[in-house]
Amino acid sequence: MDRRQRKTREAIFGAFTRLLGKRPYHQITVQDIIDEADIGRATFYAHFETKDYLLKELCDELFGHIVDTAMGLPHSHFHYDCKMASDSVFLHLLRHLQENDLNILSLLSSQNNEIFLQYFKINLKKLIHSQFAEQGKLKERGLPEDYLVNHISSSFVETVSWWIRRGMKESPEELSKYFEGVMTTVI
Amino acid sequence: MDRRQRKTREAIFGAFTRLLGKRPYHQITVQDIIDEADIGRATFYAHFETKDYLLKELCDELFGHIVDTAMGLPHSHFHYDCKMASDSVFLHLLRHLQENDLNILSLLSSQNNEIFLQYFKINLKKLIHSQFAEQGKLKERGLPEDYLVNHISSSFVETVSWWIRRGMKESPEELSKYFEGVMTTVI
DNA sequence: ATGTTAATGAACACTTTGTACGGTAATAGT
DNA sequence: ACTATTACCGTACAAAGTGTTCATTAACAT
Repeated sequence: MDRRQRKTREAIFGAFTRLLGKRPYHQITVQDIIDEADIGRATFYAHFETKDYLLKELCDELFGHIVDTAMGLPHSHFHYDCKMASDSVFLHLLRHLQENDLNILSLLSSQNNEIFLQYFKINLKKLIHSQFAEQGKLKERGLPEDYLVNHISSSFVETVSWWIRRGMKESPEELSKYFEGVMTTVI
Repeated sequence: MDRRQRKTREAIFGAFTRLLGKRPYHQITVQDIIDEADIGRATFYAHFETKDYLLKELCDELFGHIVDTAMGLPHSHFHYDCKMASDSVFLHLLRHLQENDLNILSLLSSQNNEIFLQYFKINLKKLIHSQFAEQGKLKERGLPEDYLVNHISSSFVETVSWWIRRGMKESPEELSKYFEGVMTTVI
């Protein structure tokens, strides 16, 4: 890929991310991004059709990555003593967020968290499905499988959102316990 | 209140609601609303400062009402045989949605559901808090109270969202069972 | 060295926004 | 019924943003 293209693309992503930290998405104009990235008007439109596509591509990069790192993990199992056999996917994700993905964390803590939590959830569903669906566990209660996958995914995302909203006081381990606390009957 | 004011206010709400059914919120312009409501430009701004305030006032009316009808209900109790003592608040809300609030349902099924689910959740939290907080139940597991209130509220809203997304095939009673199925350890 | 591709900057018509104004008609209070 | 008030209308306005075009310049790959 052409170095020039790569550079402007990164300039746009950078400018966009910086602006997202300052004010809500819907009141960021293409003009703002152009000014902040210091590029020509036509250049922006050569890279992204609209502001929304820019957002989508940014999220695909960010969340695609974090979910991929968890995709290969051994599946979590629920034991009758209420402990996970090994560190759960969830704990893994939380640790990864806190240690590696400060970029994502800042977006999730911004005024635009709702947007990014949505993207997070979408990617999480795939992960949850691959982790739990094949185990018979999910069907035991006579509940539709995709209802449960949806419930687990959104509950986790909500947990992370709650955690960030309150200032991330808890350690990943503590927070993971909270989540298990409300999930044990399901998983 | 002046009849003229009331009429234009309703005209604006009506136009806005109709437009929300057609396309996403963020690509509805004030101009669109003015045209659809067939009112003067200045008139709109005499009533609402911005499009966002219009949205807020609409949601306050809609969700304030539905939550109020549930506010006075007797509190739900969880029994050891996994049944609610009486019809739960949740079942009540679902019935009310299906029977009386078709207006809300159409907004929740629109492309803009995320926005309205947010407002729904905010109002629901107050309700959940008043229903369950005073019972000692919520603190038993060593989990923060507002974490649980948040978890219950968002899970219910997610349940409704899932229900609508899939075409509302289940009856309020069935759906309520689903919800109880993932909630029983918490409530 | 050369042909290709990207970025530039300026210009374009167009839409939206929020505010202002005098004129007109419905309304509420007495 | 009369009057003062208030809301709406229509039009106009400057300001800002949008998406596209085009000729020019510079960086790139081979």
